[in-house]
Amino acid sequence: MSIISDLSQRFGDAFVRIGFESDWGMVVPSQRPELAHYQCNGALGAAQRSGRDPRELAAEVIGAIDDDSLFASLDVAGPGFINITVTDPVLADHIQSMDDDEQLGIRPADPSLKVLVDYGGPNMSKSMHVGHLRASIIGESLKRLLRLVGHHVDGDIHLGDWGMPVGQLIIELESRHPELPYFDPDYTGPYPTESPVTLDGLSEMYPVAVERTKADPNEAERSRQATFDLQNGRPGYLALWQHFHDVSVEEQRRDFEDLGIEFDLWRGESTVHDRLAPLVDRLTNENIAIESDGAVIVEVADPSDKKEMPPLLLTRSDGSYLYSTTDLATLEQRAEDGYDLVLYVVDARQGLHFDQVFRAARRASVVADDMGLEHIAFGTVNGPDGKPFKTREGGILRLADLIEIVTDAAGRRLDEAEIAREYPAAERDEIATMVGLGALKFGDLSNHRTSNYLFDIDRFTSFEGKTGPYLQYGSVRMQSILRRTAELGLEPGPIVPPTVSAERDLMLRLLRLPEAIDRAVDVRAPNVLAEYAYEVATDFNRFYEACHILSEKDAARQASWLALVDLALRVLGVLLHTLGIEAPERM
RNA sequence: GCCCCCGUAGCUCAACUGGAUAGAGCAGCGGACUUCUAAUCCGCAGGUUGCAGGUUCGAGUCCUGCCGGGGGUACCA
Repeated sequence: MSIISDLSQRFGDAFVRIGFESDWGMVVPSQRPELAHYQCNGALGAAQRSGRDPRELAAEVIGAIDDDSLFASLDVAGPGFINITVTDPVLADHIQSMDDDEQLGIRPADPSLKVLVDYGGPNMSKSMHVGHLRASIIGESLKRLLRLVGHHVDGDIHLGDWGMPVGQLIIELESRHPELPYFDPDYTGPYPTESPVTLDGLSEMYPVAVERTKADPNEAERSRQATFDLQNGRPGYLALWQHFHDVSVEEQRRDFEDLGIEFDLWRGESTVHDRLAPLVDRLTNENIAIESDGAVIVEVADPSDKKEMPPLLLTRSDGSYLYSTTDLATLEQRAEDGYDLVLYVVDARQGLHFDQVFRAARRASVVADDMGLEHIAFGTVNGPDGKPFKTREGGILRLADLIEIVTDAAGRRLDEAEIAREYPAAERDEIATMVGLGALKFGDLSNHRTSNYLFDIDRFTSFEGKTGPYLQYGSVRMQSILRRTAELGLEPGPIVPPTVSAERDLMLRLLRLPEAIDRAVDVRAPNVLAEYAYEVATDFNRFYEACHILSEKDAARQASWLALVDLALRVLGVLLHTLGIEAPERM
């Protein structure tokens, strides 16, 4: 049991002994570390509820604690806080148990759920850019976090590959190469096996196509028609779709691989295309879906709604499907696949859409009542002008280019570091990649996911202060000590009570791991882990400066310190892995 | 118009769901490498948490109203 839950239980028991509910006993880390290790604020609330004097009540709680040998001090402070300082041996005991535990005291989820994380979601035919970074990095981290606590989790990329953009691309290609067989309705022969266009070609075509449909209603109509024809199985369009799909996925696989992001499922909107018509038919037959202005909709408004709640659109008036349709059908599949919980890691701007889809899914019994559906919204990545990030030339920064920029910067930093001069070239490249990506990922994950943040290339290419490389450097230092001491035949030993404040602070920090994980899971926010990982690294660096292990004369203390370093490395390792950041052996 | 999110140090961001004296990093100034990697550490300075009310023993956090920014608002995703 973690020290905080142990203390909470003891204080809860004390509250019960004097006639209050145990919930008041909740203990949290002290907000004033110079005064105490932990604090319990329950006396304030309990006093208010019962009309008692809070300080008096706090004193009574302290009196009701059954084993005060654990504490170096228990004081009432301020309006009625209980300040808790545990003894150094107690601290050492807890660190020892944590060290002995394979799981580092991390509490397994109960019950363990079958979870699907839907993230990434690049549209077909677009190179990935910085906008895709957030969804990918946050989603990957949440997937790993939920796995860490024992859920069964699948990551699904959910490609955007069945909507209007495909129709727009088809029309754009037709206007450029009308002679291609894909556009000839009478063509019956086999279609070419080679794609008529590369991904770069598609990437160039897409914005042009969007512009044209915006400017000209006739073009928009053509695109809609093409979308409809594709969705209704026109052979030439299907063949084209396959080409677009293949060239897109090929590059996207590479991009995600470079980022260290792995999907268990490479599904997309198109995966459920066979479900669309039956689903719409069923809902129509059940009068859940109705016709309105030629379109088929599901009303999802509720009388208690404060805001206006537009209906969910299942088909356009021409009968073609939208992403609301594929999302609903995808949910149907996910329900059949037995998922208990689905997390959608998608831009906050789609909040209304998910609200509608979730409501429609409940109304139509597409999902069971107890199946969890959550939109894990995240904010926009903005440029200095407060608008979604663009390069100086006004273009989109391709993800591959961004990775190259940060990796090169890390390589240059490596050149400056004396120690790294002798590293083999291959290792230097590997380190540069880890460091560059570490900076990129930490820079993103340390922001709360819902806030819009300013994309600053300088921030991702400077590796000092609160950055990914700071964490990696901490890990490198830990590994280095363990390596050096192992060469000298020194080994980690039992934890002895701390004597220096830097050592004690590190212990206190490490003991917070279970609560940091719990909270990150509760609020589904990796920045909680990022913040905690930074604090672990900081406390370690202070310990490192204050406690010189190699020159320590007391062998028991030295062995204890080594165990502490080893534990810190395990903790940091779990955190880095959960954040999706790799740490090199040296840097 | 209506709805949602945001406004915290010069800049970029946190703040453990209402707790004590609002914290980090960067930038600035001053220190620390003959000792385990200085991508580090220590110190100084920096604040009316957009404004005005309200609830509370206690508000950056909750409620109301303003101001400012962003987003959404059925046939885009």
